[in-house]
Amino acid sequence: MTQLEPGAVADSTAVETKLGRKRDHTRDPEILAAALEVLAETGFDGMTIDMVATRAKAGKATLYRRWPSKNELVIDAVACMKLGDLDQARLPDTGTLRGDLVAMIKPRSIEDAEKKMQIMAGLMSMLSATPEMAHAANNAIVKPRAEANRFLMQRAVDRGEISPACDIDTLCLVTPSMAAYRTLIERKPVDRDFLITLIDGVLLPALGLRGDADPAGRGKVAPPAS
Amino acid sequence: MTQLEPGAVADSTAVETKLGRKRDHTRDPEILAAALEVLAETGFDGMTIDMVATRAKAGKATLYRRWPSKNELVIDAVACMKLGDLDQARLPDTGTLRGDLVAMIKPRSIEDAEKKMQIMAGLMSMLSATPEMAHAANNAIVKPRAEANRFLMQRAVDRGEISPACDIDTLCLVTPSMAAYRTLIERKPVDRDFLITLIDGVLLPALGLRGDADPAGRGKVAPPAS
DNA sequence: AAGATCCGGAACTCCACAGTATCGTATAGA
DNA sequence: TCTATACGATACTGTGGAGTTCCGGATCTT
Repeated sequence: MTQLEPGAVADSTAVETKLGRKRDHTRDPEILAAALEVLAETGFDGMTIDMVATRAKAGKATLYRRWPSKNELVIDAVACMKLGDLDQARLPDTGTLRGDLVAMIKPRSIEDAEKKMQIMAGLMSMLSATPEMAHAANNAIVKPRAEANRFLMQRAVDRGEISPACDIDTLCLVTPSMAAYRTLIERKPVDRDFLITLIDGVLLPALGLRGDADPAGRGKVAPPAS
Repeated sequence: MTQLEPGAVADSTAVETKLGRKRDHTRDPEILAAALEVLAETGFDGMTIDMVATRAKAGKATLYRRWPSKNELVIDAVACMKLGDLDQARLPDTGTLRGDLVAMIKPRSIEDAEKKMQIMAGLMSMLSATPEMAHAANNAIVKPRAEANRFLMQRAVDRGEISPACDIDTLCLVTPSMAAYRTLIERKPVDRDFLITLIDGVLLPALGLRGDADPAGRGKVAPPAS
C-alpha cells in the first residue's frame, strides 16, 4: 500500500530500511498493538493469527517471519505492553493520602486499567499452562498499580500520616485485587464511585484514617472534584 | 465392563431403570463431576468432550444424548456444582468476629476454594462471551463465600462489636477478591498465613478493630459524615 | 534501469476437535 | 430365554485455525 491512514499510527515503514542490513522488522509495534487489541476483544483462544494480521494490515506470513508461534507473539505483546503513566515521579502529591489516592482516579487511568483487565481476562486460560506468561502478565498489568499504591502509602508513613505498623504490603494490593475481581468475575464497571468506596470504606479505615473526613489535624483533603 | 472400581463413585447405574419409562440419565452426576475436574485442569478451551467422557467412563454419545453441546454441558456442570459447607446455620460462632473469621480457615475449606478457583480460571475465557455463564459462575463460586463473610460481620454489628457505619457490603468482598487475585493472577497459594494476614492487616483494622488484640475500648468508629 | 529485499495477500496442508452414526453388549422386564 | 433399551466404544465427517508456501508489487540500492 502506498499510503496509510493519517489518523492511525504514524508511517514508520520506510524509516530504517536505508541502513542497508539493518532491516529490523519495523512493523512490530503495530502488530503487537493489534495483538493486544484482539486479545482484549476475543481472548487468547478466540484470537486467530489472521485477525491480528488483518488488524495490523499485515500478512500472516509477516507475523510468522518474526514470531515462531502464536504463543510467542502473545507473550511478546504482553511483555512489551506500555505501562501507562504510573511512574513514581509522576504520581500525585496532594499532601494527604486520600488526596493522592483520589487524584489517581482519572478517566484516562480508569479506561487504561479496564483495557488491561480485558487483556488479563483473555490471558487467563493461558496462565496456568505458561508460567512465564503468568509472570509477564502480572508484571505488566497489575504490579505497577500496586507499586504506585505502595509508594503513596509509604510516603504517608514517612510524613507521619499513618502508622508504620500498617500492613502496606497487603493493603497496596487491595485496590488492584478488588478491581480485578469486579471486572473479571462480577463483570461490573470499575468506576469512580467504586474506587471511592474502596478508598473510604476499606483502605483509609484499615490505615487508621477516617473515610472522607479529615483525620487528626492534617489539612488538605483534596476536594472530590465533581 | 462388568465391574466398577469400588473406590470411586458408588454404582448408581442400575438403580432407576426398573421404573420402565423413567430411565433418566443416571450417569449425570459422574459426568458433571468429570466435566468440572477436566475444566479445572485444562480450562474450557483445552477441554475436549472425549476427555470428559473418558474421565467419566462414559461414551461420547452418552454426553450428547443429554446435552446438546459442550457449552451447555459446562454451564450445567457449574450450575450444579456443590457449594461446600457455607450454610449460614453451620458457620462458626465464637463470640468475636476475629474468632469467627479465623475459624473459617480450615484445610477442607481452603482446598475447596482452591479447586473452585481453578474452575473459575478455566471459565474465564467463556465469561465475556456467555453472560449466563458469568452469572452462574459468580453465584456458585464466590458469592457464597462473600455472603458468609457478610453474615459474620452483620452479626458482629448486631452484637455491637463493630460500628454499623462500616461498609460491610464492600468489606465482605475483600477476602474473596484478594484470594481470587492471588490464585488466578499471582499464582501464589492461598494458605492460612495469607488469610490471617488479610484478617489482621485489612479486615479488622478497616472495621475499627485492632489486628490480633482485642480493642479494649471498642471505640465506636465515627460514621463517615456527609 | 536493474537488481535485491521485504512485505501483503492468498492459496495450501495438516491436524485437532465438535458433533454424528453405528454396533456390540449389559441389563431389566416379560 | 427373548426383547427392548440404554450405554460404551469406535469409526466417521466437517470445520476452523495453525503454520507454510508462493507470488506480485513496492521500495531502496547501485
